[in-house]
Amino acid sequence: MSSEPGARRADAVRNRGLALDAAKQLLAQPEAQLTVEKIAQRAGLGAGTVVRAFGGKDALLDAAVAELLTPIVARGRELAATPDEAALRTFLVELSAFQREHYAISEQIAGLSLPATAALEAELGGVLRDLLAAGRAAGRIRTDIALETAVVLVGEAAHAVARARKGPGDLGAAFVTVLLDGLRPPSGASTAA
Amino acid sequence: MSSEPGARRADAVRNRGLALDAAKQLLAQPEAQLTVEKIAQRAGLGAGTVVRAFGGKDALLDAAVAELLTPIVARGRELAATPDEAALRTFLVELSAFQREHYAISEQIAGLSLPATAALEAELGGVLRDLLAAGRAAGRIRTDIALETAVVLVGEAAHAVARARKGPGDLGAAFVTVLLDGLRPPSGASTAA
DNA sequence: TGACATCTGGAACGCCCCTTCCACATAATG
DNA sequence: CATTATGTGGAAGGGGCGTTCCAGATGTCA
Repeated sequence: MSSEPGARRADAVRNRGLALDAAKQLLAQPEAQLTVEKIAQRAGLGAGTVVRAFGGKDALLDAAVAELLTPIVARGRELAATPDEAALRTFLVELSAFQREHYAISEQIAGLSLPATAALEAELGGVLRDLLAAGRAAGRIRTDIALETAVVLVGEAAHAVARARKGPGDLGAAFVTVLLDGLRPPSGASTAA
Repeated sequence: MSSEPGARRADAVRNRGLALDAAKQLLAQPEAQLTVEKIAQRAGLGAGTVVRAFGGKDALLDAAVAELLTPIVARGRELAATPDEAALRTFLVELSAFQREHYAISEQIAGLSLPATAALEAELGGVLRDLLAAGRAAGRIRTDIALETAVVLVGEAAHAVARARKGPGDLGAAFVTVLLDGLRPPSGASTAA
């Protein structure tokens, strides 16, 4: 196409995609250890190729996690756009399902600095904030807990569901139920129990 | 004392204690990396001595975590013995405070097989089960969520508080409040939000 | 098709960390 | 105090893993 010497070769682009897909697949398997070697093996590439395509393992993880996170964040934005009564519940159900599916993510990225992932997580926080704020405005969410606190609380709860993947199968549903009931405006003595 | 050749030397016993204390201290510092070298350094011992005293790093961690867990479990048993109205709340507050204090534990023991720790965690589950069962019997805890599910839910929630140690300071209190309100028997349409 | 920049595989390298080993030190005993 | 089993420090061993390197392969374009 372009004769300029800076152009990327087609196979390099393709291999980058293969590595990304392999990493995404492994992120859905909590047992698999996420080494460069394993990713390369699954992608049918050499280890050097995988690393070079991204400039390092961290950058590869960042790209893979970001791609996994993108649809959930988009879905959240969609729900937050028209925050009807069930929007928050729907999003929490889908978010905890996603977390459970891709549990390995949080284990693997712990302690790493992944810019794209961090940006999407911030955006996810924004979605939760919008949903909670809408619920507050409609009188469906208690206001005696700071909005920011509630955002973190809900986010961590979704994570907690994923963490206990060996737990009962209805844990996710129970968590959402308890969380939403607990987030409703208290009637009478709220913190008595 | 005893002339039998199997007796342990006094300095060996003392050094074992030093290593244990050092490990426990490091478990309270989330930033510190928990290597044998660091533990030995903090204990004023050689790396070999630390490992030999326990037979391996895992066994050392097991012993250290078990010692940290013991008081909380004991406290839980005490509260569960006379489960009055505030027992569950009190225990959750103390448990989440402990988790926050010793957050590094769950990161460090992930994927390891620690017998003593596992036994204490099981016992902690038993304490939560007792407290929740007492609450159910008294009509203070909803019964439309399986007891076992609720146990895991509460346990994971306590962990979630610890995980977000960068979060708002009132996160722990908010979590306990929301959790307990959400666990109360639903009045009217419970899962409507 | 020829010429060249780019890419690839996988070996080699360096780093980290747990474990083992051993010459030396120290507690225990009579 | 002499003797001996036990313990100690820290260097060496060994495995895992990310990264780098390079000779050979391959895509690209005239």
